[in-house]
Parts: sequence; C-alpha cells; structure tokens
Amino acid sequence: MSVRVRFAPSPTGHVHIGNIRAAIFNWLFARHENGVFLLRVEDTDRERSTPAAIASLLDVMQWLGLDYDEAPLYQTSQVAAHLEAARRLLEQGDAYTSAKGGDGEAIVFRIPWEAERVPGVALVGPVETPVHPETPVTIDRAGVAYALVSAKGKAVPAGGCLAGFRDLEVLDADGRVRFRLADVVDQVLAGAASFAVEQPARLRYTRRQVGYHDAVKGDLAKPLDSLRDFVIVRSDRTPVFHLANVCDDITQHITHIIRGDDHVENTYRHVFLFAALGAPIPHYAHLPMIVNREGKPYSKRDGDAFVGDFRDKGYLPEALFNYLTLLGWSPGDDREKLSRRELVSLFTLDRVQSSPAQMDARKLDNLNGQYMAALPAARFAAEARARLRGLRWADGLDEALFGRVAALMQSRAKRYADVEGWAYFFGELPEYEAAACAKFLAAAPVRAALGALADRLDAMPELTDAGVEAAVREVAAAHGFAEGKLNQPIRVATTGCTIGAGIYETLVILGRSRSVKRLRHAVAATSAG
RNA sequence: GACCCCAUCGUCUAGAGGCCUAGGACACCGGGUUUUCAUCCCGGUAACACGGGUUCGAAUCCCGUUGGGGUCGCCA
Repeated sequence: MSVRVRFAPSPTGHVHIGNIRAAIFNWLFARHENGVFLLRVEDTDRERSTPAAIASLLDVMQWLGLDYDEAPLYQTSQVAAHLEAARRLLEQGDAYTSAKGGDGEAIVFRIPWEAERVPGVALVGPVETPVHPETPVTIDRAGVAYALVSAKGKAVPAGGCLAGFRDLEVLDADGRVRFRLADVVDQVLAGAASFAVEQPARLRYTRRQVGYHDAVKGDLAKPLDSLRDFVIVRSDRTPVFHLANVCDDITQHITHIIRGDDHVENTYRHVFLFAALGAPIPHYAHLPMIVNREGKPYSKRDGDAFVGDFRDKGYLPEALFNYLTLLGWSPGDDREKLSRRELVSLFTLDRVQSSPAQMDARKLDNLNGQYMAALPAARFAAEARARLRGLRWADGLDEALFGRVAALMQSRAKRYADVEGWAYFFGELPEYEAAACAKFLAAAPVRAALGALADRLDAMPELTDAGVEAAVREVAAAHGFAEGKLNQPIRVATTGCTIGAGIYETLVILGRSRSVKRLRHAVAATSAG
C-alpha cells in the first residue's frame, strides 16, 4: 500500500517552527517513500480560525516548497461525516449520550468493554490497589471512580473507563468482596444501574493495556484503567477534535501519522476510535518538541518563532528547511548542508531523535550564510536589492554601485536583513557610531595621518586596490604607525563603523571623491569636538 | 499529584558492548591569510546527569535516583 501522510494544522494564528517542522518531516517521509503528502486544515475552531491565518499558512508552505498532492481538505466541510460517524458509533453501542456538563446531550465514546477486539490491547495481569476508605467507589456507565491514598494520607481522586476494570472486585477492610462488576456489567453498560460502595479498602481487577508501535519512540502502552471514555460530539452538536481528526484520517486514507510529541496520549484513544469505525490503525511517529532558548516548548507567544518572521528577516527557505531537518534528525554521518534532493533520499523515521531539540539561531545564521554565499551573484544582488525597497537611503540608489557592493558583501552576509546595514556605501556621509569614533579617531596623530591619506588619495587619478594599499602603507609608515594600525581608523572615518569588508576594496567602491570627503570630514569633526 | 516519555561538549548531533584516549557542526578562545573584517584556513577549550548492577569489557544492556518534558477539558 502506498504511503499517505498529512499535515493537519489548525489555522489559529501564525505557523510556528514546531508546526512547520512536523510538516517538513511529513513531506520528507512522503517524498522518500514515493507517497502522497496531504494538507488538512483543521478549521473547526470557528472563533480562532481566520481566513488570514489560512492564507498565511498556505503562503508559508509555498515559500518552503512544501507542495501537497491533492486539494486541501477543510475540516469544516466534513462535519456531516463526523456526525454520521458518531451516529454509527451510538448505534453500534460504542458510544452513549450524556447530559452531564453541558446544555444538552453530548455523545461519549466508550472504550470498548471487549477491548481485545482492538489490535494492541493486551492483558497485563492482576492488580490490587488500596483506596481511600472515606471516598466511596462509584461504578456507572462512565466508568469507575475512587480515591487513591496520597503519601500524606489524603484522598486523591482517580478513575477510568469500565473496560479498564475487568473482573473488578471492591474489597472492604476485612477482605470481603463488597461488589463484583461481573454480576452487573450488562446493566451498567446499558446505563440502567449505578453503584456506590461505601468504606472500600482495595480494588482488585485484571489490568489491560492498549499499546502501539511508535516509529520514533518504540513500543508505547497505557493501562486502560487510566483511560477514560471521552466526548466526541458536544452538547451543541459540534464534533470534538478526536472524532474529527480520526474521521478525516480515515477519509483521506492516511497510512502514517507523523505529528508532535504532545499527541502521544491522544493516540491511545484514537486507536480505539479507528477500530470502532472499522478502519485499519495507521502507523504512528511522534516527533520531539522544539524548545526555545530557555529550554521550554515554543508557544505561540514566542514571537520570534513564527516561520513568517524568518522569511522577513531574510533567511532563505532552503536554509531554514535544511536547518529544521537537523533539529531532531540527522543523516547519521557528518553531513549537515544537504540539498532537498539529498534530504529526500536520506530521510527515515528511525533516525528521528526522541528527545527535544533546542533551536540555535546562530547555527541557523551560519547555515543561511553558507546558502547565501553559494547563490549565483546576480540572484543574490537582485534579492538584496529587493530587500531595500521602502528604505529612505535606498531611494534613487546607483544600481551599478549596488551591484559592486553586493558582490563584495555576498560572502559575508548571513541574512538579507544584513543588507540594511549597507547604507554607508551610499550617500555622501555615513552615520558615525560615537563609540567607534571615540575609540579610533580620538588621537591627534591618527587624525594627522588620515588627513595626509586624504591628500594622497585625492592626488590619485582613480582608486585601485593596489593603489590604495600602497598609499595607506606609505602614510602609515610616514606617520610612525605599525602595519595595519591605521586600518580601523580609516574604516571608522569612511564607513562610520568598525566592521565591514576589506577596507581597500571598500574605499575603491566608495570612489576617490567620497573617500577623500569622508576622511576630511571625520578629521574635521573629531578635531572640533 | 497520577500516568507516560526523555537524558552525550553551552547548542544541534555521531555513537546499536570492544573501532571511543567519545567524532563532526555552531558558538567561544588562539593563530594564519607578512593590513583591517562578518569571509576563508589551521589549532584549542569543552560532554557520556548520578549511583548501583550484568559482562573479560558499557556512552551503549538492566535497576534506582535526580533533572527535564508531555498528558490528565463538551481546546486542538
């Protein structure tokens, strides 16, 4: 059977990197397996799902090249199917209605009493649990409720679905059986009877568990007595996530569910739903969370973790895509910069890490810088130029000059946002950083040398790398400066800051007249102040 | 609190009992490119959370402790 996977976000805001990482892993898996990658928009939360959020989701997916193979399925279009499924479950006896907690009647899915019919359910063995004597044990259609005894002797509420307590016997302090579920189970399941056992001491029953194999985490299981029946249709007749999600997975014939760690607990419930709806249980893989700098999971409050923000800051989609694949996955060797094609051929779920990964912005910057350096010069220049749209200093900019600046700066750029710092190449004078001036331009001998350099450059017909270098060396030597000691002052005087490309190349690009003008301006301004 | 999951340099990771004196990358520090610098090159600091087992041998297997995370809704 061919692989079919889906990315199923709820469009309630901007997409953050944890989400999109799940999308990337799904996409990679589908492409690796020659399968199908689908998009499902879980827009049933009408309060928070907005057209703008959906548009931004689609936009971001396109930007990252996450192409999907069939038309997106909007969950709101499936409500009738969800309700029909609930009706079937009711009819089959796999669900019941409950008036508890809402305005009308909700539909509750029952963890099946005959749980063994579901693949993955296994007998664990006999269990005896001490319970708090002052809290009666109650048994009704919704399950068994009791209280454990805490270390301090307090009653701690606990309970689970009926199926979790097969062969349940409630014993009193003398060891006598006060209640036996087997005697009354038919009435309880039918909702025709409920029981409360006062002064209980122990619960005795056969524990069963439901398990599944997780492609990332291995074999996982959970005892049925810690699972509860759950609402699948609210009292206002709207389907709940669990039902909608499973129904849609069945509708879309999903074979592998790859999603965030936070869904592990849901899986135990979903397994029963798939079975009750007569569908095969899909394969599962749960991805570790991506955490922020504090080691906490990214929440939608972490404003800097939206995918759109990375685009705005000028990261290349290929670089972000590549970086995100490295969070919780590796090819097993030392390779890191991997093309999409390589990623597709290398990606397997068994190489996914099972512990959370922390985002490292600096490593992303480095990778992005590698991608930028590898870009064809013309494309880099075009993108960089586009970045400047709307900036005042870029109005009426000399395009030929910009091309030379881009060529000089490409290998050093980390993000397109860096381009905004290129202002000093344009205009007559740069903006001077006060701290830089104080540090490099304060000494009188420096200013004298800079003045001499200005005269020297002014006398040259045009500036060349070699010519500038020779001039700088001569002036430095003549004024008693060691090799290179004049370079930072020159940089500050002509660019206003302390970092940039090679200073000779920079002066050449600035040209004779502006280089001279800036040197003289810096000398005059600092002498005056 | 209960249940479940996780644990290698600061960070991302390699590591499926001997190849590990624990490898790579980012960051950091130092040096080089007989000049500056955000590029490039070379070098360095830096980790198996702790305690018990199992084994001739453990980062790798088991148990416990500690720490972190997830889940316990008529949210998704």
